[in-house]
Amino acid sequence: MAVTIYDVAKAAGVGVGTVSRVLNNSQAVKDSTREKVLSAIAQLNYAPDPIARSMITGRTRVLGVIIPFVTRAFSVEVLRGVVKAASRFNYELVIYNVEDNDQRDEYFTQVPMRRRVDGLIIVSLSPDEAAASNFLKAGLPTVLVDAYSPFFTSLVVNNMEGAYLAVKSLIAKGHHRVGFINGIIEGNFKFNQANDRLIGVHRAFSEAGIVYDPQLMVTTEWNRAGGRSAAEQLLHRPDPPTAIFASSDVQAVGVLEAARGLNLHVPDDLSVMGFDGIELSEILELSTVQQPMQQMGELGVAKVMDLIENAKRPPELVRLDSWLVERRTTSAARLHLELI
Amino acid sequence: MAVTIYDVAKAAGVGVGTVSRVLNNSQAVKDSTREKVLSAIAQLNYAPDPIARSMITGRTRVLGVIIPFVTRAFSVEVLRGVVKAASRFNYELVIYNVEDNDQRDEYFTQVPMRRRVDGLIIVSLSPDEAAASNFLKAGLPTVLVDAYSPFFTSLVVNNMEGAYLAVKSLIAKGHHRVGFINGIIEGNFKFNQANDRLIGVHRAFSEAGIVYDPQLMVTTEWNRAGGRSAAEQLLHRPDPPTAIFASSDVQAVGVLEAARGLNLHVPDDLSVMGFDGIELSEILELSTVQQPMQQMGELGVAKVMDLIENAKRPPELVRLDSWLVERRTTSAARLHLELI
DNA sequence: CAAATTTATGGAACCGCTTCCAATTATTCA
DNA sequence: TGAATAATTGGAAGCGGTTCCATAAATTTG
Repeated sequence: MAVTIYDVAKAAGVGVGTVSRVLNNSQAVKDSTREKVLSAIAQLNYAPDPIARSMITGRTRVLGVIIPFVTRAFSVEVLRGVVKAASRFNYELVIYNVEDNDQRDEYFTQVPMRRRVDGLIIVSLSPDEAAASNFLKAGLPTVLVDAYSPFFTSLVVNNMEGAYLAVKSLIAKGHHRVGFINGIIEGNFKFNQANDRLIGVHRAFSEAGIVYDPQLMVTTEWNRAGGRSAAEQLLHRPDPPTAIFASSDVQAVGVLEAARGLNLHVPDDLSVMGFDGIELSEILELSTVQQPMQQMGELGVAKVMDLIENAKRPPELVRLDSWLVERRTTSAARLHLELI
Repeated sequence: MAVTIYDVAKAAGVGVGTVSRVLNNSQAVKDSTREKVLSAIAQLNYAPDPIARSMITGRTRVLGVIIPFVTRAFSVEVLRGVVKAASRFNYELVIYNVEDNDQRDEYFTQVPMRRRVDGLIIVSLSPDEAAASNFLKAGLPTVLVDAYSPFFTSLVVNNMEGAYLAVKSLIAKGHHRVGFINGIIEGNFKFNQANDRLIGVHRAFSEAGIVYDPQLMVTTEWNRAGGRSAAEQLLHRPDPPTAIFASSDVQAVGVLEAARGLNLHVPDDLSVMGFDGIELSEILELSTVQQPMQQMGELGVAKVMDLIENAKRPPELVRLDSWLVERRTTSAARLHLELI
């Protein structure tokens, strides 16, 4: 039915080997022959079948992305970077969307067993040792973005530093009781975003000589509802915080909603700081810790492409900077003004 | 290197045909034999190579999505639905992100020539007749979402009705000068979102017996900056509108920004209505015309799967309803109050 | 119990390409 | 000009499965 390399060979009056050679512009093919083949290809409107090609070369020119796409705004931004970069490399992209742990585990065991993709980018998820060894054994080039594993090149944002900067600025504004809404830790306990941010929070306080009240931290879902309920919990305490630092912008939006519900004015009654720097934060003029999300995606692709070209490269830990973007949801603490 | 069906056959002491049979649980295989094969598979941790499978079956179990993903919030929502549904059908998903017309045309000509995907979903883009015939000739099951072509099953929202409802409600609130920010028409001129919405706007006005001032319509990019500059243009007129209806929520956010810049209070000085109903509209409490975006994505997958199963089905035009969601950015017109 | 069926099974052929080797043709060199 | 060398080229083998056909094993049946 479809036109194959044999049809082209026949039409051009050459052997299939020759056609293949011009297709891959490999070795020397006499110019006159090349012309004949090229015109036969044009005539027949032939395109080589990528499946048959992969069959023999072992390459698919496809990159996989395992990502909690549906559930996180952050993922979308990273994916934007990945998508852009992949097309620059002329690679196709297949998405493995993770909605729950079962799905994650399924992908972690299945993907490396099939040779569907030449390389893999895993976003915001850390394979445990067993899963890691699957990828390693399969020799599948893998890069982690917003996640860490000693077995793979990992691109992480400096979460500790980001949280530190955020809280430090809040303290500088006179906020001595800062609520911290942390995200639920999934997977790898040794190295994760939530832990690191907590450490940053503590560092800022201890540096300021303030003992941090552990009651001021609430761990919750990474979403709006989580942020909202955590904020409500925090704000209903007898001694509520004057500022709340949330682990994601989306949670911070929940905080904003909670504040509105309690008739608290932001930032006069309550300062709110987010984390991520998704587009929404700009629109809402939310102060936040900005992560270079698209860049992380693009760099992830670049790293995995490099791994594909150069099979053996030791895993590498790349730390990207995050930075503070102060907008309209943070201001000096009331208390502070009163003291002056 | 990797374990093949031959290894399994040898280990189980059977022929490859038999292994293939149990893999595809086709025909009858004696239970005892099946057991042997299954245990050999488990032993060797064998998984059939999907590439080799596709080679012979012609099926890839992959769906393609051609979508302006990076550039539109709307696309992300549709994609969410697509991603969910695809995984329900146990299909992989490859994304062809379209950033400009060249890229679109490249995908339109290239994708059907390769048999990488079993089916295709095209979002917010209408292939012209030449492109359509490529898909048709290749026999590639194709479904359009938020786009229309007589050659393919198309899922569209009732844009005319949505715009009509929106403007009608604005008129009912006493807004007789309603600015309309339209999106740039790309591709198919006979049937497109922008045109339909304009018709809806006109219908609402003529029904109210008001002659619509064509100066009140501005066509611009589908993004925030476009909405903002269009709104500024509209609001700087000698007789500015008291309400603005934008063709996308993102544009509406631009309108909100413009209003803020001009110190206009929304909704007291200016009512703003968007279109789409992306999550952002809920957060900003933006009144909007809600489209069932995820549902469109899911239905798109269902339709294309159906096409894959049943090769010959005539193209079908499915119209989904959109509905008005009134939130805080729309209210009665000042003028109206004064008249009372 | 042998013949006729029915059920299981082995394995060659093939999917459309790349690759490698041997054969052919063109070039260079003495 | 003929041998040696280099540049081209044809085409078989093989990638890892599925499928189909022929054969073998198990069941039925008279």
